[in-house]
Amino acid sequence: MSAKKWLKELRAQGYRLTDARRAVVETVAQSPRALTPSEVYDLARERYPTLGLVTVYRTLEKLEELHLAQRVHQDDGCNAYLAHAEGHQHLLICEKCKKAVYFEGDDLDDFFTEVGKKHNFAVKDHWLQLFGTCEDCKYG
Amino acid sequence: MSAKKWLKELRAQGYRLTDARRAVVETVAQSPRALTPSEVYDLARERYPTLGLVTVYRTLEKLEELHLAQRVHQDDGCNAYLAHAEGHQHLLICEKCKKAVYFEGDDLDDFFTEVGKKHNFAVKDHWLQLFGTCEDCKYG
DNA sequence: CGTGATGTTGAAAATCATTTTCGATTATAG
DNA sequence: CTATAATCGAAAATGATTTTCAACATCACG
Ligand SMILES: [Mn+2]
Ligand SMILES: [Mn+2]
Ligand SMILES: [Zn+2]
Ligand SMILES: [Zn+2]
Repeated sequence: MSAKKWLKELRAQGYRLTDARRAVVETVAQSPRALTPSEVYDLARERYPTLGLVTVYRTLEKLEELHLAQRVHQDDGCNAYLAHAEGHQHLLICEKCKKAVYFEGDDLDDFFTEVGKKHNFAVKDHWLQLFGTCEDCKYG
Repeated sequence: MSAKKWLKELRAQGYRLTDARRAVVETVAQSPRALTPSEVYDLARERYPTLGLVTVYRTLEKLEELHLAQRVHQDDGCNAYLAHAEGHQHLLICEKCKKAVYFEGDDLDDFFTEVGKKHNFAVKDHWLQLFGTCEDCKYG
């Protein structure tokens, strides 16, 4: 339930708080999985029926700029947005229900640097994502 | 220079060998970096000027199905295609010139399984990509 | 080597996601 | 409360990708 924090941050950046924004922010902030603009639109309209799709795009763009949400890349698309993690974390995603969980504690930088050396690359960043099946989707 | 192998494989799957396909296949097979459909179009037209963009899309689709090429995900887009690696490998990509190199030898499955256990996930797959600067782009 | 059945082609039209434009509306500083 | 500038949603514009279709080219078979 970080919606309040997100709204406070938007306000702190000089943005106005409107019902349309609140609907989008609350929808994304409390979703257990990454949502596409169109999914956000459908869900947020349950809270605020006159919301326009354009405002969804505009709000997601701002949330991304402020690092409150991030875009998630998956085999079936790369335009779904998820609440951003604190600090350096990676994603574990259920292939069935798409539930996303962050994890930390990977200590692989030495390995990555070593791989870089072999190919004469200076490694600066990495992406790591795990895919599997969550508890709820274990069967069926 | 795996273009010949790719063409042989296309033929083996019952597809006909045309000049348009050859131009696309050769372009992607010998590129040191992932190419978007539009980039493939521009490059392949140097070999076969009447090539249509539609054929580029159709050929890339087939190369992906046959696992000869794969789509590469990057911050600036996820529709660039690269020659697929043999077996299980991961990518190391130069952020400046986009040169892509495969590496193997990561032995992280135990760690991934452990992460999964903590969150009650059965981990089945993972994505790992490294980003940095290649030798040629070290300065400037 | 023909040759015909069938796969393939590129242009144009259709579709789909995203962005831009714009006049009306609304949040908020003062 | 009021004035002003930000924000809104509808509609139009854009850009990427897919579909349609009639002409064409490949290649199995004779
Ligand atoms: Mn990490
Ligand atoms: Mn691996
Ligand atoms: Zn699940
Ligand atoms: Zn480089």
